Amino acid sequence: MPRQASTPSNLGFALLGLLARRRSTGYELSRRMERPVGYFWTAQHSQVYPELTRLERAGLVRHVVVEGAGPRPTKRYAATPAGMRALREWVASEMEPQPVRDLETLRLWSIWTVDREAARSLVAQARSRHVGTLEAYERELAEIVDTPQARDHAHPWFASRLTLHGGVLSRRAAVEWCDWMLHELE
Amino acid sequence: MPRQASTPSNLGFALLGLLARRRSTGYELSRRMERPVGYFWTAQHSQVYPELTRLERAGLVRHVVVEGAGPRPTKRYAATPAGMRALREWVASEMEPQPVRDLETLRLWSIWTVDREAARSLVAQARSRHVGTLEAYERELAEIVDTPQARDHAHPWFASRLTLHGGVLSRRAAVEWCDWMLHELE
DNA sequence: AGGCGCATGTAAGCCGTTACATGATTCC
DNA sequence: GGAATCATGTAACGGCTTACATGCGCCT
Repeated sequence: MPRQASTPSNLGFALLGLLARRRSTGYELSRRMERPVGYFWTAQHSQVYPELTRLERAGLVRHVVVEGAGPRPTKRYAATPAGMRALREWVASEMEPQPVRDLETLRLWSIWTVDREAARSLVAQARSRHVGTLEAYERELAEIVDTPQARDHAHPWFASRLTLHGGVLSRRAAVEWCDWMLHELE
Repeated sequence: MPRQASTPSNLGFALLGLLARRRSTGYELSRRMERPVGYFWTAQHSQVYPELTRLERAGLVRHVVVEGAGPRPTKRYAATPAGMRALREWVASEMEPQPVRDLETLRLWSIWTVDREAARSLVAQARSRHVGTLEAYERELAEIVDTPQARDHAHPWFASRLTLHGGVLSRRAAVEWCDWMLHELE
Protein backbone atom coordinates (compact mmCIF):
# COMPACT_ATOMS: atom_id res chain seq x y z
CA MET A 1 0.00 0.00 0.00
CA PRO A 2 1.24 3.56 -0.72
CA ARG A 3 2.59 5.68 2.11
CA GLN A 4 0.09 8.02 3.81
CA ALA A 5 0.49 11.66 2.80
CA SER A 6 0.50 12.53 6.52
CA THR A 7 3.44 10.33 7.55
CA PRO A 8 6.75 11.40 6.00
CA SER A 9 9.64 9.00 5.46
CA ASN A 10 12.68 8.95 7.72
CA LEU A 11 14.35 11.34 5.28
CA GLY A 12 11.34 13.63 5.64
CA PHE A 13 11.86 13.75 9.41
CA ALA A 14 15.59 14.33 8.93
CA LEU A 15 14.76 17.36 6.76
CA LEU A 16 12.13 18.57 9.26
CA GLY A 17 14.77 18.27 11.99
CA LEU A 18 17.14 20.41 9.95
CA LEU A 19 14.46 23.00 9.15
CA ALA A 20 13.32 23.11 12.79
CA ARG A 21 16.82 24.37 13.58
CA ARG A 22 17.23 26.78 10.68
CA ARG A 23 15.42 27.61 7.43
CA SER A 24 17.37 26.60 4.34
CA THR A 25 17.32 26.08 0.59
CA GLY A 26 17.28 22.53 -0.78
CA TYR A 27 20.93 22.95 -1.67
CA GLU A 28 21.84 24.00 1.87
CA LEU A 29 19.88 21.04 3.26
CA SER A 30 21.91 18.70 1.04
CA ARG A 31 25.12 20.27 2.42
CA ARG A 32 23.90 20.04 6.00
CA MET A 33 23.03 16.38 5.41
CA GLU A 34 26.73 15.69 4.79
CA ARG A 35 27.84 17.16 8.09
CA PRO A 36 26.82 16.94 10.87
CA VAL A 37 23.64 14.95 10.11
CA GLY A 38 25.72 12.72 7.83
CA TYR A 39 27.23 11.16 10.97
CA PHE A 40 23.97 9.24 11.38
CA TRP A 41 21.90 9.82 8.20
CA THR A 42 22.79 10.68 4.61
CA ALA A 43 20.96 11.80 1.48
CA GLN A 44 21.87 13.07 -1.99
CA HIS A 45 20.37 16.26 -3.40
CA SER A 46 18.43 14.15 -5.89
CA GLN A 47 16.53 12.72 -2.93
CA VAL A 48 16.14 16.00 -1.08
CA TYR A 49 14.28 18.00 -3.74
CA PRO A 50 11.42 15.52 -4.33
CA GLU A 51 11.05 14.96 -0.57
CA LEU A 52 10.71 18.73 0.01
CA THR A 53 7.93 18.79 -2.59
CA ARG A 54 6.15 15.95 -0.77
CA LEU A 55 6.56 17.66 2.62
CA GLU A 56 5.14 20.85 1.18
CA ARG A 57 2.13 19.03 -0.31
CA ALA A 58 1.53 17.59 3.20
CA GLY A 59 1.66 21.11 4.66
CA LEU A 60 4.70 20.40 6.86
CA VAL A 61 7.07 22.87 5.18
CA ARG A 62 6.57 26.07 3.17
CA HIS A 63 8.86 27.95 0.78
CA VAL A 64 9.46 31.50 -0.37
CA VAL A 65 11.39 32.36 -3.51
CA VAL A 66 14.57 34.38 -2.82
CA GLU A 67 17.35 35.91 -4.92
CA GLY A 68 19.98 33.42 -5.96
CA ALA A 69 22.13 31.85 -8.65
CA GLY A 70 20.99 29.26 -11.16
CA PRO A 71 18.53 28.74 -14.00
CA ARG A 72 15.55 28.09 -11.68
CA PRO A 73 14.09 30.11 -8.82
CA THR A 74 15.93 29.63 -5.49
CA LYS A 75 13.52 28.43 -2.79
CA ARG A 76 14.04 28.90 0.92
CA TYR A 77 12.12 26.39 3.03
CA ALA A 78 10.89 26.61 6.62
CA ALA A 79 8.97 24.16 8.85
CA THR A 80 5.30 25.09 9.41
CA PRO A 81 3.61 24.74 12.84
CA ALA A 82 2.11 21.47 11.56
CA GLY A 83 5.63 20.38 10.57
CA MET A 84 7.02 21.12 14.06
CA ARG A 85 4.10 19.19 15.56
CA ALA A 86 4.72 16.20 13.27
CA LEU A 87 8.43 16.23 14.21
CA ARG A 88 7.68 16.30 17.95
CA GLU A 89 5.19 13.46 17.62
CA TRP A 90 7.66 11.36 15.65
CA VAL A 91 10.45 11.95 18.17
CA ALA A 92 8.19 10.89 21.08
CA SER A 93 6.62 7.89 19.31
CA GLU A 94 7.53 4.23 19.92
CA MET A 95 10.81 3.24 18.34
CA GLU A 96 10.85 -0.26 16.85
CA PRO A 97 14.29 -1.88 16.43
CA GLN A 98 15.87 -1.18 13.06
CA PRO A 99 17.42 -3.74 10.69
CA VAL A 100 21.19 -3.40 10.97
CA ARG A 101 23.50 -2.98 7.98
CA ASP A 102 27.12 -3.11 9.09
CA LEU A 103 29.36 -3.98 6.16
CA GLU A 104 32.52 -3.86 8.28
CA THR A 105 31.30 -6.55 10.68
CA LEU A 106 29.92 -8.60 7.76
CA ARG A 107 33.43 -8.76 6.35
CA LEU A 108 35.05 -9.55 9.66
CA TRP A 109 32.61 -12.42 10.03
CA SER A 110 34.39 -14.11 7.08
CA ILE A 111 37.89 -13.13 8.17
CA TRP A 112 38.70 -16.78 8.99
CA THR A 113 38.98 -17.42 5.22
CA VAL A 114 42.06 -15.17 4.72
CA ASP A 115 45.63 -15.40 6.06
CA ARG A 116 46.80 -13.57 9.16
CA GLU A 117 48.56 -10.72 7.36
CA ALA A 118 45.48 -9.86 5.25
CA ALA A 119 43.35 -10.04 8.41
CA ARG A 120 45.66 -7.71 10.35
CA SER A 121 45.74 -5.19 7.51
CA LEU A 122 41.94 -5.24 7.28
CA VAL A 123 41.58 -4.51 10.98
CA ALA A 124 44.30 -1.84 10.89
CA GLN A 125 42.43 -0.14 8.04
CA ALA A 126 39.19 -0.18 10.02
CA ARG A 127 40.99 1.19 13.08
CA SER A 128 42.37 4.21 11.27
CA ARG A 129 38.93 5.02 9.85
CA HIS A 130 37.42 4.88 13.34
CA VAL A 131 40.19 7.09 14.73
CA GLY A 132 39.50 9.67 12.02
CA THR A 133 35.78 9.67 12.79
CA LEU A 134 36.45 9.89 16.53
CA GLU A 135 38.64 12.97 16.03
CA ALA A 136 35.96 14.64 13.90
CA TYR A 137 33.36 14.03 16.62
CA GLU A 138 35.67 15.35 19.33
CA ARG A 139 36.48 18.50 17.35
CA GLU A 140 32.80 19.21 16.72
CA LEU A 141 31.87 18.49 20.33
CA ALA A 142 34.60 20.83 21.62
CA GLU A 143 32.99 23.71 19.71
CA ILE A 144 29.75 23.61 21.69
CA VAL A 145 30.35 21.68 24.89
CA ASP A 146 31.23 24.74 27.00
CA THR A 147 28.36 26.96 25.84
CA PRO A 148 25.26 27.54 28.01
CA GLN A 149 23.03 26.58 25.06
CA ALA A 150 24.44 23.04 25.11
CA ARG A 151 23.02 22.66 28.67
CA ASP A 152 19.53 23.92 27.75
CA HIS A 153 17.21 20.91 27.12
CA ALA A 154 15.11 22.96 24.70
CA HIS A 155 18.03 24.17 22.59
CA PRO A 156 19.20 22.32 19.43
CA TRP A 157 22.80 22.35 20.70
CA PHE A 158 21.74 20.23 23.68
CA ALA A 159 20.66 17.50 21.24
CA SER A 160 23.83 18.01 19.19
CA ARG A 161 25.88 17.52 22.34
CA LEU A 162 24.03 14.29 23.21
CA THR A 163 24.48 12.78 19.75
CA LEU A 164 28.14 13.84 19.43
CA HIS A 165 28.94 12.40 22.86
CA GLY A 166 27.31 9.14 21.73
CA GLY A 167 29.45 9.20 18.60
CA VAL A 168 32.59 9.65 20.70
CA LEU A 169 31.68 6.72 22.99
CA SER A 170 30.83 4.44 20.08
CA ARG A 171 34.00 5.26 18.11
CA ARG A 172 36.16 4.79 21.22
CA ALA A 173 34.58 1.36 21.66
CA ALA A 174 35.28 0.59 17.98
CA VAL A 175 38.96 1.58 18.31
CA GLU A 176 39.26 -0.49 21.49
CA TRP A 177 37.74 -3.42 19.60
CA CYS A 178 40.24 -3.07 16.73
CA ASP A 179 43.16 -2.97 19.20
CA TRP A 180 41.86 -6.11 20.87
CA MET A 181 41.52 -7.85 17.47
CA LEU A 182 45.07 -6.87 16.48
CA HIS A 183 46.26 -8.44 19.73
CA GLU A 184 44.26 -11.61 19.01
CA LEU A 185 45.79 -11.77 15.52
CA GLU A 186 49.39 -11.70 16.78
CA MET B 1 25.50 0.83 -15.54
CA PRO B 2 24.52 -2.76 -14.63
CA ARG B 3 26.51 -4.64 -12.00
CA GLN B 4 29.22 -6.99 -13.32
CA ALA B 5 28.16 -10.63 -13.28
CA SER B 6 31.45 -11.43 -11.52
CA THR B 7 30.98 -9.09 -8.53
CA PRO B 8 28.11 -10.11 -6.25
CA SER B 9 26.23 -7.62 -4.07
CA ASN B 10 26.84 -7.33 -0.34
CA LEU B 11 23.99 -9.78 0.17
CA GLY B 12 25.75 -12.15 -2.20
CA PHE B 13 28.87 -12.08 -0.02
CA ALA B 14 26.76 -12.54 3.10
CA LEU B 15 25.30 -15.70 1.56
CA LEU B 16 28.73 -16.88 0.42
CA GLY B 17 29.96 -16.33 3.98
CA LEU B 18 27.12 -18.49 5.28
CA LEU B 19 27.71 -21.22 2.68
CA ALA B 20 31.47 -21.19 3.33
CA ARG B 21 30.62 -22.28 6.86
CA ARG B 22 27.92 -24.82 6.06
CA ARG B 23 25.87 -25.90 3.02
CA SER B 24 22.18 -24.93 3.30
CA THR B 25 18.86 -24.61 1.51
CA GLY B 26 17.55 -21.13 0.66
CA TYR B 27 15.11 -21.45 3.53
CA GLU B 28 17.88 -22.30 6.01
CA LEU B 29 19.93 -19.36 4.73
CA SER B 30 16.96 -17.05 5.39
CA ARG B 31 16.79 -18.42 8.96
CA ARG B 32 20.53 -18.07 9.48
CA MET B 33 20.30 -14.46 8.23
CA GLU B 34 18.05 -13.67 11.21
CA ARG B 35 20.50 -14.97 13.75
CA PRO B 36 23.44 -14.64 14.10
CA VAL B 37 24.16 -12.79 10.83
CA GLY B 38 21.13 -10.59 11.53
CA TYR B 39 23.20 -8.84 14.20
CA PHE B 40 24.98 -7.02 11.36
CA TRP B 41 23.13 -7.84 8.11
CA THR B 42 19.54 -8.84 7.33
CA ALA B 43 17.61 -10.17 4.33
CA GLN B 44 14.17 -11.57 3.65
CA HIS B 45 13.68 -14.87 1.87
CA SER B 46 12.28 -12.96 -1.12
CA GLN B 47 15.73 -11.47 -1.54
CA VAL B 48 17.65 -14.68 -0.86
CA TYR B 49 16.18 -16.88 -3.61
CA PRO B 50 16.88 -14.55 -6.55
CA GLU B 51 20.37 -13.83 -5.20
CA LEU B 52 21.16 -17.56 -5.03
CA THR B 53 20.11 -17.85 -8.69
CA ARG B 54 22.48 -15.00 -9.59
CA LEU B 55 25.35 -16.53 -7.60
CA GLU B 56 24.80 -19.84 -9.34
CA ARG B 57 24.78 -18.19 -12.79
CA ALA B 58 28.13 -16.61 -11.83
CA GLY B 59 29.47 -20.05 -10.84
CA LEU B 60 30.04 -19.11 -7.17
CA VAL B 61 27.54 -21.58 -5.70
CA ARG B 62 26.06 -24.87 -6.87
CA HIS B 63 22.94 -26.78 -5.80
CA VAL B 64 21.74 -30.36 -5.58
CA VAL B 65 18.09 -31.33 -5.26
CA VAL B 66 17.29 -33.16 -2.02
CA GLU B 67 14.20 -34.74 -0.45
CA GLY B 68 11.98 -32.21 1.27
CA ALA B 69 8.57 -30.70 1.87
CA GLY B 70 6.80 -28.29 -0.43
CA PRO B 71 5.41 -27.98 -3.94
CA ARG B 72 8.80 -27.28 -5.55
CA PRO B 73 12.09 -29.21 -5.41
CA THR B 74 14.17 -28.51 -2.30
CA LYS B 75 17.66 -27.28 -3.27
CA ARG B 76 20.73 -27.53 -1.08
CA TYR B 77 23.42 -25.00 -1.98
CA ALA B 78 27.18 -25.07 -1.42
CA ALA B 79 29.98 -22.60 -2.27
CA THR B 80 32.18 -23.63 -5.21
CA PRO B 81 35.99 -23.18 -5.16
CA ALA B 82 35.43 -20.02 -7.28
CA GLY B 83 32.92 -18.85 -4.67
CA MET B 84 35.41 -19.36 -1.83
CA ARG B 85 38.03 -17.46 -3.84
CA ALA B 86 35.61 -14.57 -4.50
CA LEU B 87 34.76 -14.42 -0.79
CA ARG B 88 38.44 -14.31 0.25
CA GLU B 89 39.19 -11.57 -2.28
CA TRP B 90 36.23 -9.50 -1.10
CA VAL B 91 37.26 -9.84 2.57
CA ALA B 92 40.82 -8.72 1.81
CA SER B 93 39.87 -5.86 -0.56
CA GLU B 94 39.88 -2.15 0.32
CA MET B 95 36.93 -1.12 2.46
CA GLU B 96 35.50 2.29 1.63
CA PRO B 97 33.51 4.01 4.40
CA GLN B 98 29.81 3.20 4.31
CA PRO B 99 26.95 5.70 4.49
CA VAL B 100 25.48 5.52 7.98
CA ARG B 101 21.75 4.99 8.72
CA ASP B 102 21.11 5.27 12.45
CA LEU B 103 17.46 6.04 13.08
CA GLU B 104 17.90 6.15 16.86
CA THR B 105 20.49 8.92 16.72
CA LEU B 106 18.47 10.74 14.07
CA ARG B 107 15.59 10.94 16.55
CA LEU B 108 17.78 11.97 19.44
CA TRP B 109 19.12 14.78 17.28
CA SER B 110 15.63 16.37 17.44
CA ILE B 111 15.06 15.57 21.12
CA TRP B 112 15.27 19.29 22.01
CA THR B 113 11.77 19.71 20.53
CA VAL B 114 10.02 17.53 23.16
CA ASP B 115 9.58 17.94 26.94
CA ARG B 116 11.88 16.33 29.48
CA GLU B 117 9.58 13.44 30.38
CA ALA B 118 9.14 12.37 26.74
CA ALA B 119 12.90 12.65 26.24
CA ARG B 120 13.67 10.51 29.30
CA SER B 121 11.19 7.84 28.24
CA LEU B 122 12.70 7.76 24.74
CA VAL B 123 16.20 7.23 26.14
CA ALA B 124 14.98 4.64 28.66
CA GLN B 125 13.35 2.72 25.79
CA ALA B 126 16.56 2.77 23.80
CA ARG B 127 18.53 1.64 26.86
CA SER B 128 16.39 -1.43 27.43
CA ARG B 129 16.73 -2.43 23.78
CA HIS B 130 20.51 -2.15 24.00
CA VAL B 131 20.55 -4.19 27.22
CA GLY B 132 18.53 -6.93 25.52
CA THR B 133 20.90 -7.01 22.55
CA LEU B 134 23.93 -7.02 24.85
CA GLU B 135 22.59 -10.03 26.73
CA ALA B 136 21.95 -11.91 23.48
CA TYR B 137 25.55 -11.24 22.36
CA GLU B 138 26.96 -12.33 25.71
CA ARG B 139 24.91 -15.54 25.71
CA GLU B 140 26.05 -16.42 22.19
CA LEU B 141 29.66 -15.53 22.96
CA ALA B 142 29.65 -17.70 26.09
CA GLU B 143 28.77 -20.72 23.95
CA ILE B 144 32.00 -20.63 21.96
CA VAL B 145 34.52 -18.50 23.84
CA ASP B 146 36.10 -21.42 25.74
CA THR B 147 36.42 -23.79 22.80
CA PRO B 148 39.78 -24.36 21.04
CA GLN B 149 38.14 -23.65 17.65
CA ALA B 150 37.43 -20.06 18.75
CA ARG B 151 41.24 -19.54 19.06
CA ASP B 152 42.04 -20.97 15.62
CA HIS B 153 42.42 -18.09 13.11
CA ALA B 154 41.28 -20.32 10.25
CA HIS B 155 38.11 -21.55 11.97
CA PRO B 156 34.71 -19.83 11.48
CA TRP B 157 34.21 -19.65 15.25
CA PHE B 158 37.29 -17.43 15.54
CA ALA B 159 35.52 -14.87 13.33
CA SER B 160 32.27 -15.38 15.26
CA ARG B 161 34.14 -14.66 18.47
CA LEU B 162 35.63 -11.45 17.04
CA THR B 163 32.31 -10.10 15.81
CA LEU B 164 30.41 -11.07 18.96
CA HIS B 165 33.05 -9.41 21.14
CA GLY B 166 32.68 -6.28 19.00
CA GLY B 167 28.93 -6.43 19.50
CA VAL B 168 29.40 -6.67 23.27
CA LEU B 169 31.76 -3.66 23.35
CA SER B 170 29.46 -1.56 21.16
CA ARG B 171 26.29 -2.38 23.12
CA ARG B 172 28.09 -1.68 26.42
CA ALA B 173 29.09 1.71 25.03
CA ALA B 174 25.47 2.30 23.96
CA VAL B 175 24.11 1.46 27.44
CA GLU B 176 26.75 3.71 29.02
CA TRP B 177 25.64 6.49 26.66
CA CYS B 178 21.98 6.06 27.61
CA ASP B 179 22.84 6.19 31.33
CA TRP B 180 24.82 9.38 30.76
CA MET B 181 21.89 10.91 28.83
CA LEU B 182 19.42 9.99 31.59
CA HIS B 183 21.72 11.77 34.04
CA GLU B 184 21.88 14.83 31.76
CA LEU B 185 18.07 14.84 31.54
CA GLU B 186 17.55 14.98 35.33
C1' DA C 1 -9.37 -30.38 11.61
C1' DG C 2 -6.30 -26.71 12.11
C1' DG C 3 -1.98 -24.60 12.87
C1' DC C 4 2.93 -24.48 12.47
C1' DG C 5 7.32 -25.29 10.28
C1' DC C 6 9.57 -26.45 5.96
C1' DA C 7 10.27 -24.90 1.39
C1' DT C 8 10.34 -22.01 -3.02
C1' DG C 9 9.11 -18.62 -5.73
C1' DT C 10 6.87 -13.78 -7.96
C1' DA C 11 4.99 -8.83 -7.93
C1' DA C 12 4.44 -4.09 -6.54
C1' DG C 13 6.33 -0.31 -4.72
C1' DC C 14 9.54 2.55 -2.05
C1' DC C 15 14.15 4.05 -1.01
C1' DG C 16 18.59 5.32 -2.44
C1' DT C 17 22.64 5.98 -5.69
C1' DT C 18 24.59 7.48 -9.92
C1' DA C 19 24.27 10.01 -13.82
C1' DC C 20 22.28 13.54 -16.89
C1' DA C 21 20.96 18.45 -17.55
C1' DT C 22 21.21 23.57 -17.02
C1' DG C 23 23.07 28.06 -15.84
C1' DA C 24 24.59 32.04 -12.84
C1' DT C 25 28.35 34.12 -9.85
C1' DT C 26 32.86 34.22 -7.73
C1' DC C 27 37.62 33.33 -7.36
C1' DC C 28 42.24 32.24 -9.32
C1' DG D 1 39.47 31.70 -19.51
C1' DG D 2 38.43 27.97 -16.49
C1' DA D 3 37.18 25.83 -12.21
C1' DA D 4 34.53 25.77 -8.08
C1' DT D 5 30.34 26.89 -5.74
C1' DC D 6 25.49 27.88 -5.67
C1' DA D 7 21.15 26.06 -7.16
C1' DT D 8 17.27 22.95 -8.92
C1' DG D 9 15.59 19.44 -11.08
C1' DT D 10 14.79 14.39 -13.87
C1' DA D 11 15.94 9.45 -15.33
C1' DA D 12 17.56 4.84 -14.85
C1' DC D 13 18.53 1.28 -12.08
C1' DG D 14 19.47 -1.69 -8.07
C1' DG D 15 18.28 -3.03 -3.29
C1' DC D 16 14.95 -4.03 0.08
C1' DT D 17 10.27 -4.66 2.17
C1' DT D 18 5.68 -6.27 2.05
C1' DA D 19 2.44 -9.01 0.21
C1' DC D 20 0.74 -12.74 -2.75
C1' DA D 21 0.90 -17.71 -3.96
C1' DT D 22 1.38 -22.80 -3.22
C1' DG D 23 1.56 -27.16 -0.79
C1' DC D 24 3.62 -31.09 2.10
C1' DG D 25 4.34 -33.30 6.77
C1' DC D 26 3.90 -33.24 11.68
C1' DC D 27 1.88 -32.29 16.02
C1' DT D 28 -2.10 -31.40 18.99
